[in-house]
Amino acid sequence: MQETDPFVPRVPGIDYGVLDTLLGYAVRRAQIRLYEDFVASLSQWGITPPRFSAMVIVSHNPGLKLTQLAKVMGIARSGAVILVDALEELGYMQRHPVPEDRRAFSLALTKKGQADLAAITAAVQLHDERMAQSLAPDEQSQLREWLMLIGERSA
Amino acid sequence: MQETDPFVPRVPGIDYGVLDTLLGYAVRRAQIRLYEDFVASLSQWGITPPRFSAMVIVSHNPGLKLTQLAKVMGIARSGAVILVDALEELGYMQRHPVPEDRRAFSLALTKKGQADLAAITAAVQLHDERMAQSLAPDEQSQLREWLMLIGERSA
DNA sequence: TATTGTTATACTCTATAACTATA
DNA sequence: TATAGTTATAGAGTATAACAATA
Repeated sequence: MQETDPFVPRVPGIDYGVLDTLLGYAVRRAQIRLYEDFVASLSQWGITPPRFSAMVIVSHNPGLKLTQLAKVMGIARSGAVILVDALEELGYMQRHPVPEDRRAFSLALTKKGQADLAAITAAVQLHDERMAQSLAPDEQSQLREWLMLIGERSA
Repeated sequence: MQETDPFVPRVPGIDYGVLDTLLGYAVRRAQIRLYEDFVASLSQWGITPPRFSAMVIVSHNPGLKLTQLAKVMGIARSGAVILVDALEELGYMQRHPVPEDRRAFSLALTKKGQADLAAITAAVQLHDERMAQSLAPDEQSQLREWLMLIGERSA
């Protein structure tokens, strides 16, 4: 028997109380679905959302160093080490010495990383469009815009 | 030195590439901010989002059993055990024997759990409103509605 | 046989703190 | 002193699998 069935967002007969009125709960539920579908859609490449973000950011910002990647992604340096380790093991990313600073490494995608990122990005876009397809295109933009506002709010 | 500064959603000079066009990335960023602020706002009670959800669901659905809670929350039974253990340790929840089924326990909030849930809910609502306050009330409802649609999409 | 709760174990993602080598 | 990367360790939160008690 499969222990964990797909998430049922509303179980009949259950009263969700205040949860139904909270923005945070709606975002959390959407995120669970999006994460599930992302991982399933990308399983053949071993790519998770943070790994995808790291690949895209490194590919668009050549020479980025590990500490900068951590800052951009909002994670600790130790987390960035683990993330880069995983992407190196997958053959997608490499550390290169920086001549001007022998403590530092600049990050870059490998050839394989560059090639696969194209296919991976296409798969991510397909997944993302599939998840958003119950909304009209202008609604999708509005939704993204509002979410950015929330995400950028300072505390 | 504090290792992890608050998340900076857009670091100047960084190209985020395709990430800026993805609904999934916008949801993820909003979720990070919401989670950070939730935990900070609720720290005095030791309450995290899943713990809050469990308390609300149990309080509105008296007699709920552990397996049902797991189903409603979309987690494995083993996860529900850990969640209920934590809420029992905090003095908020209790397992009660079910006479008709000696394998099962029905879950209920303690007196302290019921009392604190009122204050906790008020704090959660304050937090939620603070996070949403850059949007007009009708925009907030529209946002919640669209997110529910995403969250309820089957794969 | 099937289900309920539990335990054992492991994986991902995150954190803090201390270390090393450089700057 | 301060910074870049690393390692060690820990804690949520999740999973799967196997178990005992009960249905």
